[in-house]
Amino acid sequence: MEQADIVFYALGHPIRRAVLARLQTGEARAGVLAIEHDISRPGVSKHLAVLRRAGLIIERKSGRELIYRLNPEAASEARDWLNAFWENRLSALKQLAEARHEREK
Amino acid sequence: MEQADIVFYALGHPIRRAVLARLQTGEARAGVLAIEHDISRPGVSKHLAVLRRAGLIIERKSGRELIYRLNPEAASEARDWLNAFWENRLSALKQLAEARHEREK
DNA sequence: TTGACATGTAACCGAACAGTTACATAATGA
DNA sequence: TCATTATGTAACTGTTCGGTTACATGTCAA
Repeated sequence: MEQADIVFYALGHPIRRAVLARLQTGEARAGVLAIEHDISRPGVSKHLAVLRRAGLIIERKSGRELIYRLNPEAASEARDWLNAFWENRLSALKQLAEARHEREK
Repeated sequence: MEQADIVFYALGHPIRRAVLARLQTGEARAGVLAIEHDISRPGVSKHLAVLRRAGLIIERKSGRELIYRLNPEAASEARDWLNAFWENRLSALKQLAEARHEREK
């Protein structure tokens, strides 16, 4: 299982992306995230575990609370993949255009 | 169901991303894609349907063959989301750094 | 020390997924 | 016309997922 697989899988669920967007506005406790996204505490806990495994978030312990924030490297893997995909596609299109141009000479 | 949900869901499966990467090298028939990715024809057909619904690929009929290629707009939705995510996070980090700087004056 | 609180893990369940085989549809070419 | 080829759809199935409730762990505060 590649890292990109794990990251894209994590990004595949709307609630998990919503949690990531939420954490852009600042770190938050697990319980707060559960309320904000209308899901049970165990439910959000599982989503948070998925995001953590993907390296998208980091947890910090403060007393009996677990506070989550974005990983500084968050989503860079997926972003790199998509950007590479985008770039390669563009060059592929460019080659196609050139080939067509050559044909029509 | 938002479009971003559909796109990220489509990107969430390794075979579907492999098919996208494959299509960067040029368009291909469904049967060829099945062989190349070691999956049955109906199996690849379902993956292709998912990718098509997400707007990531386009099909073209040539006789009795269906030839698939990347959509010119492929993955732009997901790419935009990730880039926005990235940008927002950077500005959030910037604000954090500024606040810390302010505190330490 | 003890009760309350915050969270994660275990166990469970219905729904969705990803794969298969069998069948339907449509186009080729002999 | 008719057998063949390319593909999609239908029907089915084992597995995974996403959600819940119940329980365990660990920390605070009185």
